[in-house]
Amino acid sequence: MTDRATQLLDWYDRERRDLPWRMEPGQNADPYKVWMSEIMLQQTTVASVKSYYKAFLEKWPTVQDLAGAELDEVLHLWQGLGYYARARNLHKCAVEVTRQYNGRFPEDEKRLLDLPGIGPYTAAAIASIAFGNKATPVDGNVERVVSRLFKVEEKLPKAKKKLAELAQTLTPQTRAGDFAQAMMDLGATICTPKKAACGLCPWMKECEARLKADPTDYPRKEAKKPKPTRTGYVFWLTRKDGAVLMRRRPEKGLLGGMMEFPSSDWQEKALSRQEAQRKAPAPALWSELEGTVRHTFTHFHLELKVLKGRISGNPPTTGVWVLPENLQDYALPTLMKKVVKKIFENR
DNA sequence: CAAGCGTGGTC
DNA sequence: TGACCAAGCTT
Repeated sequence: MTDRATQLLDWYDRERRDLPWRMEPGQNADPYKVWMSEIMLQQTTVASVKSYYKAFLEKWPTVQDLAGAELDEVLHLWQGLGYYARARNLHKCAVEVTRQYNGRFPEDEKRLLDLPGIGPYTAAAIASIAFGNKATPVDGNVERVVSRLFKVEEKLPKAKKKLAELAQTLTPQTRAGDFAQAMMDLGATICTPKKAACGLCPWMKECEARLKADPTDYPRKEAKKPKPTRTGYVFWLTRKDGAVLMRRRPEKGLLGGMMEFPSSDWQEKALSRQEAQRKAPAPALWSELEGTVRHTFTHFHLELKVLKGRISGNPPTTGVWVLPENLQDYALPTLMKKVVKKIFENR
């Protein structure tokens, strides 16, 4: 075992955080729980994940339970966590593990990689954390820690391969799972993007970036493209009994499979209200609510104006009529919750 | 392989 | 207050 790995594992044994999906030392990890937490933690903070993790484990304690659920139930419980393709793949993966592997996750990275929603990081995380195999999951934390430890000048994302190779050289033959979690804990609590707590770092004395530069200047990154702003109109259409019209978004793409209120296209070139109303789900006397619903996605900003109307004539054939008090029964993305909030503010 | 894909917290 | 960032995957 390298000196560095020993230093980090010693630190981890002292400072290890107690997380819901983390087993006590010496206990066997449950691959289902490791998998569930790793999927949820993709691009998502520990603080956000905790309550979702508990809710999912309580509702579906085993992978077979999850495989038996309806996709809509899964999307519903996932609402607000974002990146909804994860929820769709989570369900698909549970079905595959149940059918192809008799409910037991495969142990090796290669077969884990074949499962939906499991990429190089997650395959290595499950292999090491759940099964104790020597594997090196490389996430944003590991990239940051390694880029500082070795003061890597090459910029991300180009540097990914080099950083992964350096991380592998650090991984010890035994306790690879603990080592992986230690690396991520270090990145999450000490070797943070801004204001790193170097004084508390087990690698303080050998960190090249600390010795020769400012660690927070690493990893180097390519400049990001600016986010455009798209705009559109969203329609809050009610009928006599107060029910509002909703529809399900297509399976693929943005907010796939989630429920929404009908809207015009969202585009960078602003639509006039006149043009937008032609895209309404039904003819109605529309009144525009004051203000704007703002939301930022990964690659664009969105500003929606809300048009409120009451059905006159024949109702649209597509869509679902939902009483506002029953909105909680449906999988609403945060954007659509903001629309609901705007409506209730204006009543 | 670059782009698409959410959301909430932080500074 | 707006940009940055978080235990990435898919196409």
